[in-house]
Amino acid sequence: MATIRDVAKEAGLSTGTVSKALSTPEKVSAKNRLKVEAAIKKLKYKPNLLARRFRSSRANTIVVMVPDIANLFFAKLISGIENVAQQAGFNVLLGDTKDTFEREEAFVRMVETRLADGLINLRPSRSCEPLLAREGVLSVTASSCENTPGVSVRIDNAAAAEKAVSYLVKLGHRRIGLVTGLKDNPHTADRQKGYCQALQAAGIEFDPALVIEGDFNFWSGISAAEQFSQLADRPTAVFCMSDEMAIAAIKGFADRGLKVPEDVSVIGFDDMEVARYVTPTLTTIAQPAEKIGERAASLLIEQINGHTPAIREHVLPYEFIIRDSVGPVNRM
Amino acid sequence: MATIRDVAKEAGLSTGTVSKALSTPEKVSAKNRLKVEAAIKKLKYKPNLLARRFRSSRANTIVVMVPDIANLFFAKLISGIENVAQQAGFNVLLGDTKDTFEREEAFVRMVETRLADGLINLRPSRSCEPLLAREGVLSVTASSCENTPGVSVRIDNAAAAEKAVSYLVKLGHRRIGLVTGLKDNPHTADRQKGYCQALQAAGIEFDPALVIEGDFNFWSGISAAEQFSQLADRPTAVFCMSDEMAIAAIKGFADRGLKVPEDVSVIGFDDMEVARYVTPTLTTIAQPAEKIGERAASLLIEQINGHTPAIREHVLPYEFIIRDSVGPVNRM
DNA sequence: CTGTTAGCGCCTTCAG
DNA sequence: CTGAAGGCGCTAACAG
Repeated sequence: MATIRDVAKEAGLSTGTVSKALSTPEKVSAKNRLKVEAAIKKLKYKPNLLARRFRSSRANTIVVMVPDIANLFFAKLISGIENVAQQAGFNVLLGDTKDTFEREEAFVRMVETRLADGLINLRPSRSCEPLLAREGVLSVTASSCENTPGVSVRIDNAAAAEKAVSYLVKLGHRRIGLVTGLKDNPHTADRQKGYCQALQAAGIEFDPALVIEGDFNFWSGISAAEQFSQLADRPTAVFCMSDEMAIAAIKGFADRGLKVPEDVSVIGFDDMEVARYVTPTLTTIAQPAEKIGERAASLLIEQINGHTPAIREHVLPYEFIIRDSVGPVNRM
Repeated sequence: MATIRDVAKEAGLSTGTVSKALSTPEKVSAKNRLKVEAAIKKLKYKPNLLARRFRSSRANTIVVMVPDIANLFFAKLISGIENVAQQAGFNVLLGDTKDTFEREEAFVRMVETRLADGLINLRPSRSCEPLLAREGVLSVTASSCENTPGVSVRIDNAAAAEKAVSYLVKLGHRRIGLVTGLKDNPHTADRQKGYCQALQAAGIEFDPALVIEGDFNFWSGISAAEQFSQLADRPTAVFCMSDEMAIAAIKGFADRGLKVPEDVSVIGFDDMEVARYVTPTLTTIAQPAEKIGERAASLLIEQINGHTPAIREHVLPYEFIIRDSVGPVNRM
């Protein structure tokens, strides 16, 4: 591997001049610039960026900590992060934590050991809060929830949920089921709050029998639909905290002979690609995943460059997308 | 930031001894080891891994070049890569190329500039072959196709397609439609070969009218179904080269009043999560995505460690998954 | 504009 | 087992 010294020797110049020719060519005479270029080509010189980083003590890298990379929502978010990072000359190091504390810590340590300049956390969780609070670790939490400490980017989960449920109310529904995410997931709390607010605004009493705890995934949606079907006074509409559960619920209802939206309406959350593919197409809430990623990356890079963001909590607009899985109430 | 020198001073030892205490503690006297540990704790010393990498001229990093990160198949593959990389002490740098040559080159350059030790390519394409062939760039192609140069990992696409089509033949189908991927995608060729082989084995003549070019994505599946529906002698079964197109085709047929599998059978390819969610559930071919990723990572790390893999072309087993979207032929 | 020099933090000789 | 010294490749500071 040719080094800058080899190039200098070949060009008959000093390493300092070659270095300058690379970083600020305009400050080197045209003649010498050409000599350097020729030498570089001849020796196939490639600067050792590992050395450069070491010297500048800047990794030019940000770590993205993601609970599960095989999740479309996170994938889009990451895509947004990449857009901005690339632009700013940063590499993106992907950290799939698989939900283990051990791995979360390993990634935080990468920042502490200077392998990365900062970190974007894609999962607000109690467990990693102390990690992110470690001094010298710059971080941004993306897709956060209310009261996330530090700099964060999110949508207003409560308002989004309220909007969805209000829409059901407007169509005449009064028995509205809720399928939540995992109880200890912070998004669950925010969205449930919105659900309750919508009911209250409509003067509908909260009925615990209509709330079923899920885990955001397919089977819990199926199971919720089964439970709802067996209820004497079953709901005419169901709000699910994820598209995956919503799609599963539609299937679950179908298995019990209930048609969506004729017999029961269903709303999801996330607007995953699939939401457009299923029959009926799914009414849902779209999070601007890519935009959230972009904003998070900007905020992190801003911090890396020594600026403290003026606003700590960034709330981006969500979108309520009406498709075919919701209809007016239509009870016997 | 405390350096190893600060620790040495604090402990009243030399940097060399501290260094040894970190890498090979057993070669340092117990007394001094304790001194070092105390100093580290007191100063909150964290080794500068940037410096370590520079010195060892090993980035301990592999780049994964992916055409589109918002694709479940790739996500799973990456997950497999991460498993192995993490284990071996390597970081995974994600490179979403967004299908541009410019970005592909940027990632290859990372290896040349020593920011990464090697590269895993998740998309076999003519365009990047010369890039990967650059000397000094170690690479593995994952999810490759026949005749991919260099070290590669894949399933036998032709055999998988043949298996799927033979299955349709066995159920009495003789007019079997094919929805391909993009013409210049190498997987398309392999899978079409399998389709033709199956027809030939059954003595069915190849009919170009039954082959429609798609692009692996949703809309091309819809459009293919429409075209098939209008055929005077429409196919009784359709093999699609991706699940997404297959699911779309089912929807497209439904829109034309054709039921799956009663009126027409449909098979997909990939076994994406969705395949289990749609109605009817989708018969398809599963690629061992995670395993492919793991194998690719192992092969790359093997090369980084200076060993040349004995086998260059690794073909992993696929799985044919029978669900509800295929039935026996049932023609008027 | 160019050359010289020093040093980033670490590890690995090589003596002692 | 420990200490001293050198150098990885690069850039920045300073002198010419």
